[in-house]
Parts: sequence; structure tokens; C-alpha cells
Amino acid sequence: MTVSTVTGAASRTVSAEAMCPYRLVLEHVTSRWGVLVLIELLERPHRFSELRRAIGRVSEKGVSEKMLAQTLQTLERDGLVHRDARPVIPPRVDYSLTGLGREAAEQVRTLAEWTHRRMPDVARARQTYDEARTDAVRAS
Amino acid sequence: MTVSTVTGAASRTVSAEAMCPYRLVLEHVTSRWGVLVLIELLERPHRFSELRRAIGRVSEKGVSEKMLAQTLQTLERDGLVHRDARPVIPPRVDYSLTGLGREAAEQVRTLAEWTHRRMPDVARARQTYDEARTDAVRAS
DNA sequence: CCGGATCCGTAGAGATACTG
DNA sequence: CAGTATCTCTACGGATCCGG
Repeated sequence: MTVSTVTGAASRTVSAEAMCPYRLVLEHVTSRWGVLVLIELLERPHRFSELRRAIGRVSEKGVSEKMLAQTLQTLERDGLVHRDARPVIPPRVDYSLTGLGREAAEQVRTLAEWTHRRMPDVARARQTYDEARTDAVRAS
Repeated sequence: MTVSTVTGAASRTVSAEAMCPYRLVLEHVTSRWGVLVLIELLERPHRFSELRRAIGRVSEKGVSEKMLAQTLQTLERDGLVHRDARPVIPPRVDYSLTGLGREAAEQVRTLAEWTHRRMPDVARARQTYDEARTDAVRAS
């Protein structure tokens, strides 16, 4: 077995984690799919495919199975997500937040809500920026 | 001129932004270098190279000039960062947070501090996870 | 059938070298 | 010093396979 991502990280980070441990966790939490997974799990526990669909609902062209699995593994390893694999057929795996994960998820959700709330301001800023940029090009 | 990143994004996002605008802003804010830039600028305004050095101090193997420029342009376009380019020789450009940027940066910093604080818990969780994983392999 | 693991192709992140 | 052009390489998605 190779487990390029999770275990691979475990061995590579023998040096990488040593230099700046918390930055990596921060990157996991703020990663593209990590953010969405945490927010979604804050609502309620989800099964794998449930999570995939839920994220696809928000992210338009949702997460691939591969990336979802990878993200979940990383978050599980960091102790933010709990994985409950029931040995039944068809297999059923439930994901939920740990106490630690809930703390992180709440912060992330707060940030997401802020972003959503401030969106109009951002849109205005962009328009101004783009117009200035366009004028500059026209002037040349 | 192409301006592959900033202006390129402006045209590509005619469709991309239309589907889910705020997710993109969230990604800018939580992006690898975006996080560090915001936190660093929360301290005080920085010049380009100052910023680069400051981030290199935290991130071990810091940000490349290209990525820093790109990140700053994105954040400027979103109205989070203010760019003050003084027409002198040698060129001097100061970056600072806007009001909007300060709000975002404070949230990001809070999250970063939380991560730092909870690092021991994460480390323990990882150890448990890795050991379980190792045992599973040994059993096979 | 579901939850992944693996292999491979591509686009975008990233470093390096160059310019004003 | 600040920023761009060019090249490299990794992260991500898609298809396929597998074990339960």
C-alpha cells in the first residue's frame, strides 16, 4: 500500500510539519473542499454521497469522489472529523464533526457568512477596479 | 497584454461568478497566500518586499514574487487591500487593508490563532490515527 | 450497489529568469 | 524594487477497478 496522500503526507511531513505545524492544519481547514465539508457537517452528519451531493449543490460542478475522500481523510487525521464505517451491505459510512472540528467549522462558517453578507461591497470594488483597468488600456 | 490572472479571471468569471459569487471571494480570502497576506497586513502596512520577507518568516520557503503579486492583485480587486504606488525611483508601493479587508483579516487571524492554540490536540489525533493505520498494515 | 483506491491527463499553482 | 514572461510540476478531475 502506498496511500500517497494521507500516509504520504505523514512521511513527507516528517520535515515539513517540523518547520511550521499549525500552518498545515490551517491549510487543511481553509482548503477548497475542507471549508465546504466543515460547513456542511456543521448542519448534521452526512454519508459520503450525501456530502458529495450537498456540496455539489453549493459549489456548482461539485467535488470529485477522489477529492472528497482525500479531504475527509485529512480532516479525520487532524481529529476534526469522525468517520463511522458500518460493516453492512451496501456499505454505509457516516461522517460527523468532533468537538475540535465543530470549533473550527463554526469559525469557518462565520467567515463564509461574512463573505456572503459583504458580497455587494466586493462586487462594487471589482467594478471600480475593472473599469479603471479598462480605461487604462484604452488610454494606451 | 494578456494579464492572464487578474483580467483573465475577470472575463472567465462572467460565467463562473454568476453561479456562486461569494464562494470565489471566500477562496481568495482563505487561499494559501491570501491568509498570510491579510494577517500580516493587519499588523501594519507593508511594502511588496517587506511583505515577502515577513511571509517567508512564517511560511518557511516563502511566497514567490509571482504568487505574491497575484494574490495582492486579487485581494485588491475584491476591495480588501489598498495599493498605494508612489511614482518614485526606485519604485515604492505600499499595501494596506481597506475597512472591508480589516474585517476579513480579523476573522482569518482568529482562525489562525485558534489553529495554533489547538495544535496539541491535532498532534495527538494524528498520532492516534497514524498508529491505528500502522497496526492495520502490520495485521495484513 | 456504495465507498473508496489507483492510474493517467490536464489546468493552474508555483519557482526561476528577465524587464522597467 | 516591483512586477512580468516563461518554464516546471503538483493538485485536481475523470475513468476504472475493487472489496464488502
